[in-house]
Amino acid sequence: MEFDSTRPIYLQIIDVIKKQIIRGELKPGDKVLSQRDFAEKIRVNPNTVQRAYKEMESMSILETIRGQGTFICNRPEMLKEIKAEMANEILTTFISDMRSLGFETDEIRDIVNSSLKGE
Amino acid sequence: MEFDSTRPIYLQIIDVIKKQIIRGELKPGDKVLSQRDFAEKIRVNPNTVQRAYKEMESMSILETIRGQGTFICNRPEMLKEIKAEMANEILTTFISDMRSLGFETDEIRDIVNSSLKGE
Amino acid sequence: MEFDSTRPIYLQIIDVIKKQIIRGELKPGDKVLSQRDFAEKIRVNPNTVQRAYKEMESMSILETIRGQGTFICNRPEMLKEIKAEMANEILTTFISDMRSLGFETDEIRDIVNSSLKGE
Amino acid sequence: MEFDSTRPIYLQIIDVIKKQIIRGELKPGDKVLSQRDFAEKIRVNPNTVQRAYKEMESMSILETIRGQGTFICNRPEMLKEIKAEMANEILTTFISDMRSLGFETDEIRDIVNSSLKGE
DNA sequence: GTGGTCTAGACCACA
DNA sequence: GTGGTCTAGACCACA
Repeated sequence: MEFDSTRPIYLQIIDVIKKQIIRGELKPGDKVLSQRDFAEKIRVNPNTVQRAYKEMESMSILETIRGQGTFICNRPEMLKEIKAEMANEILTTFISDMRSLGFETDEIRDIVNSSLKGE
Repeated sequence: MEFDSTRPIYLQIIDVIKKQIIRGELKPGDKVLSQRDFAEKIRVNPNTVQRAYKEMESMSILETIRGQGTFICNRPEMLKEIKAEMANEILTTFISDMRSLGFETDEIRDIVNSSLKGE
Repeated sequence: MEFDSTRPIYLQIIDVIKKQIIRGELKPGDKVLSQRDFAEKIRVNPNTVQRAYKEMESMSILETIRGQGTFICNRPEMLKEIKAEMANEILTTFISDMRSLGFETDEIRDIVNSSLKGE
Repeated sequence: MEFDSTRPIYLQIIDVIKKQIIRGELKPGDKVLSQRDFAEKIRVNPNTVQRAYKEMESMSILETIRGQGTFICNRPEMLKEIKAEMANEILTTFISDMRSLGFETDEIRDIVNSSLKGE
């Protein structure tokens, strides 16, 4: 796996897993790779994977059973929450990028609306 | 300078210069650093800078006068063009990111509009 | 500082700081030692201190300002919350210790009440 | 076996044996491990075991018969005594911990009573 | 100087 | 085999 050097790896790992959940490649209850195996697969230190897993535990996306492994939480609202969260991040980035080019709120709205009209 | 390892550096250099033009840090007619000096400053290979400069020449953003150096073009519409171009890139990224999360055109529009409403 | 080898050091660091807050030795707004300085003082690795600090950030006990340091949060309810938390831990330990000796709920209550009567 | 580095090991050994008696894992009249064997099993110096055994002899919990070994005393009140002793230790620790948090006698009583009410 | 991220790797607890 | 804790130490970002 290739990482963007401008963002912490553990945050990128979180995004990867979130996306897999959204796409249904990982389902509630599924076991994820062990810290060691995942670390080996993506060529990072196990501590970095652990950090990502811990962070996701605190978001109630993953849950860990000691000695057994780490699993996708089984909460019905989870998928919706993750989508909303990620959408919000993407939106925030978009708006701040546009503003940094000097666009005002109305202009941003118009650009988006006219761009989506034809589709 | 820090580069995102997932995109070619010359494209990132182009973006940096475009942004400086938009922000007025570089004005039409200004001389830019020589390829050699710029390369040294941002610690990249001079060939990489050359590629970025060439690309921008073909976009009529830079022009090189032999024996004198490289300058920001003095075209009245340039700034507007650059803004539109960059806005388009940002918008395209935004829409494709949202679609990859499973959002439909209507949903994207609604999310943007409601997010910009309060501001 | 001396640590009890049966509990993770970072948890013991958390307890130490909580107690200092309860005793008023650390007041809301106070700067705590830097990760490095504290680590050196108590002879542990800076990462271990960082872990304790992070954990306390997530409890809203500490807050970190990058490049400046780490500070005790300035929340009016904080002291009360910490006391309640620690009291609860102590109480839980007490009750489970008593139960492991074979005491029933009523017996525990009686023992406590009669012990506190004379004081 | 794991020891808490903040308390003398011989006291911790005493606690372990007392608990085994309370739980019925060791019965009056049972032979306990020889000092040498016990020391080897829990990886401590034989002198440490000796000190624990001596202490328990003086409490009439163990008795040593020369040439035969060391045995759990066969006194009917022993189990009760041990439970009372240990309960007292636990209680004392609890009350002093609560006081060090700033709780008054009445508060401690209330906290315990209300905590045990629901159970 | 301060915190943030990451690696390499040791050793432990739980099952 | 799995996660949990910890050390030693590198290098970076922010101020």
